[in-house]
Amino acid sequence: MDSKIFNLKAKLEVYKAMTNGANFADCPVRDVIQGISGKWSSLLVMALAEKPYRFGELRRLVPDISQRMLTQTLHDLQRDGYVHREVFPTKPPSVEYSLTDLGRSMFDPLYHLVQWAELNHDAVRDARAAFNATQD
Amino acid sequence: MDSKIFNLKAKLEVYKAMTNGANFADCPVRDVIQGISGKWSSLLVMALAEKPYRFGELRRLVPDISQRMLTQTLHDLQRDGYVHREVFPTKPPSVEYSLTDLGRSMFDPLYHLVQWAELNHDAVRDARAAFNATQD
DNA sequence: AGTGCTGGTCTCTTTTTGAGACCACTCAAC
DNA sequence: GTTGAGTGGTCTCAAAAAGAGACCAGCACT
Repeated sequence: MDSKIFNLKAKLEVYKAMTNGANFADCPVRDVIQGISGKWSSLLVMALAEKPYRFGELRRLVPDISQRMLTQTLHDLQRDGYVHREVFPTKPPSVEYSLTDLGRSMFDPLYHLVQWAELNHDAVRDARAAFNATQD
Repeated sequence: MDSKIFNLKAKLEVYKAMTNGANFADCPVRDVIQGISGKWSSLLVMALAEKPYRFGELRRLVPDISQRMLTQTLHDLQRDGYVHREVFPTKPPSVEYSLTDLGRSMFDPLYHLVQWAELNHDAVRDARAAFNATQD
């Protein structure tokens, strides 16, 4: 099967799903995308894809997240079924966060996007520099 | 080549790129990801992937975006090199927005994520319902 | 002269985020 | 026994971002 034709067909399907027939409102895809497009969500999913982490470990791993946002983002990821939260009754109780099957299945496309970002951050940096130059 | 092994290898590469050697700070990948993970960015890129649109068309296409955020998001997308802005000197001057090559190349991984969202929004909805049930 | 369409900007309010203090608990060192 | 650090958070307040809506110049049509 020709990949280009496949892509065009698939694009149309997804586009229809997004537009929900002529408008973008009330679209479940938007709902899901917005849930994972938060400032810290993708970062935490990427981290937890490597291995489960405890709360404090994540805080040290992502030093510029506030404790408040770490709590809240993990809570949201748990609510949407991406992350599993397990409390271990150790002497100081420890809490471990890990990806669920759903979270792992999302890691795959997310990883493609991250890979793209890795390949293209130079182009983006150049575009920004060029754009800023025109603004002077 | 075994796809699983390839994925694991690639994961490690990207993980190293993201962690920048043991910490997530000062990471260009984060910079790029955050630029496209805004509330409206992915939506506009998806729309413009179909065909170029004018400002007013985008506003009608995405009815719940404020004019202010539409202006600003398009401006940011243009600054980062994803979107081209062209002014046509018609009687009321019209402005057309279209994807650049960089924007089109980003559409591909973004599209995978949207496709995943389309396939899994039921699971997310169920997870939310189940989670909310435990909170009662 | 009034109305509408173009692509915006400006101001104000509400929401989201960030910074940092605080908390109860436990363990280990002093 | 008392201090200090580590556990996973919550609470409060300030700053930043986003949403709502008025406003604007220019032109066309009526």
